[in-house]
Amino acid sequence: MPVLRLTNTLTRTLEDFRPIDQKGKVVTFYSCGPTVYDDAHIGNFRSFLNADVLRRTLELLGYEVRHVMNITDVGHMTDDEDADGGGEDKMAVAGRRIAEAKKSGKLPAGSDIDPSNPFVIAEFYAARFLEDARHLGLKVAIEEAAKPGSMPRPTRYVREMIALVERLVARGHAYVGKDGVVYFDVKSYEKYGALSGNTLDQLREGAGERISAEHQANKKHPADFMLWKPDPSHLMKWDSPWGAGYPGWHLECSAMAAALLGEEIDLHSGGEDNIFPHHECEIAQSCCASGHAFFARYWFHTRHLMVEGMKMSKSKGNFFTARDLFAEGRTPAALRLELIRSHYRINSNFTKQGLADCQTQINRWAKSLETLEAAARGAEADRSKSAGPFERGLADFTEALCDDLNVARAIAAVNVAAGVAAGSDGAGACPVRERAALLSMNSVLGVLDRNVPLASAGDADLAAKVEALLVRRKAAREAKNWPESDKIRDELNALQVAVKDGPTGTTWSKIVK
RNA sequence: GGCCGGGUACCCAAGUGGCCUAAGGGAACGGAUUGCAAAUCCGUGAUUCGCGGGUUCAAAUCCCGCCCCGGCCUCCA
Repeated sequence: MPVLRLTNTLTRTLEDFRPIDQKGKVVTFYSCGPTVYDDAHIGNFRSFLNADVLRRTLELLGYEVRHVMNITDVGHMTDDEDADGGGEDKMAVAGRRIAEAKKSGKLPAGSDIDPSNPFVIAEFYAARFLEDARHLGLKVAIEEAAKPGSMPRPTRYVREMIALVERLVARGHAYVGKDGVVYFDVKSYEKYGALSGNTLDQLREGAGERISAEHQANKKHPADFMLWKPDPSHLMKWDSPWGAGYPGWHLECSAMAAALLGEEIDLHSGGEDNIFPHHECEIAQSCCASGHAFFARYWFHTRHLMVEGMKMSKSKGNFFTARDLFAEGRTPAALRLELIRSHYRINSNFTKQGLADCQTQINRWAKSLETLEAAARGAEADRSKSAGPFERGLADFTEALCDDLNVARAIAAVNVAAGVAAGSDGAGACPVRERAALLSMNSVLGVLDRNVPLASAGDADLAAKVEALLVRRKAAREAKNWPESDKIRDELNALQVAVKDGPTGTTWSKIVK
């Protein structure tokens, strides 16, 4: 089995991946998932899908991956001026947005949700997230249907979080500030800053300027972060030894990872913005509570996604959710490939053009698979034949992924194999083995099984209209009435429908711009 | 200001000292196919790697300087 080499944020070096498991079989993997106060956008999904590619690569290599991804249903704060726990709760903001949508009739049919109940809002967006994630082939979300524990909600782990805070207080790593808030004492953990490269001195002078002076006065050190905030007026609150309130936002991952995977895990992933403070704080909490030297052995961070060469933002009009693109008729496969095809440690540039490129590519692979399926039907694997293009390509494919998840090179291996297979050199290989090799490649890329646009409202109407026009066009063509046939084709094009005349008849598809 | 990642053809994107006169895909162009198209298939495509120096027998790859883009420095994937 080839060894996977990964860049570990913790050491900033390329390392051989070796799991903690003595037998070298089981891998424990925790991924930071979405906060469900709105629909996830494609930047969120790049991070989640890269984690998925890592998980699938581990599985290709024969590991058994225990993967957990949280769905954060605690709102936390929105106010930049008071990021230590003040400001308005994001769930409250989402509630207002939903109330607006309700009033203006923009809420999807059949959804009748109470905008004043944060738990209901969170479940509403969580369900939408799971739907998008499953379309995109996020394995942990697909698995969640049978194993609900794999995508835990922090609101169901408040007891564990409180226990963690109690342990930190007991061990002298946390204290109650003058304001009654429980803070983590960063000076009590000498390795604080190891992940992000920050030092406590630099943080003291930090240019973030988001923390008010009076707030700082309650803490021993400016970098001390909140573990529990008593606040009986808060939208989401729970009883605790420090009064009714809510947990600090770093706490949930430490508590749930320990509860579901163990106090020391192999892998932890997230977007690059999570490195500091989120993951830095998780490490401090987890290690101080457990006494272990490590929380996660390897830290995997995906860089941010740009859109059409710019930072994605709502005001620039280049902000997309997965649902936006599905509604345009884009296939989940194309979106998935566009989001995973460039290296996870560089900013990738999402473009509509790129999405179309990916679609073309996937269609060619689908054709290869179709050809192999036809040839393999009813056949047995023939060991006497030498390896065909896909079997040979699988070695390159795997090696590319082992090289710090070089997906671009892995994709090239599929293309090269598909090209050889289509030519005369591909003849003579065993189709059963070839098909198996291509499916192994797809077990990581995850595109061939989701290469169809999602059905949308109005599809049935359109289909009926198109079929009627095609019947007329067929008659015109049989009569060699080319002007009439072309006129009907123009009408179809006007309906955003492309016509394909093949040897076995005419097919059509929606045009995606 | 501190720390970190990046700039390769029209676009996306591999390559980190000789196998690079730079992988793979898309667009474009030429051909096959087609009533004409679309789709598909075949072919063509950077003597050059942000800019300027340097090291070396040899540099896209190493060193120095500069320009540009992006991230973090208590919302964020």
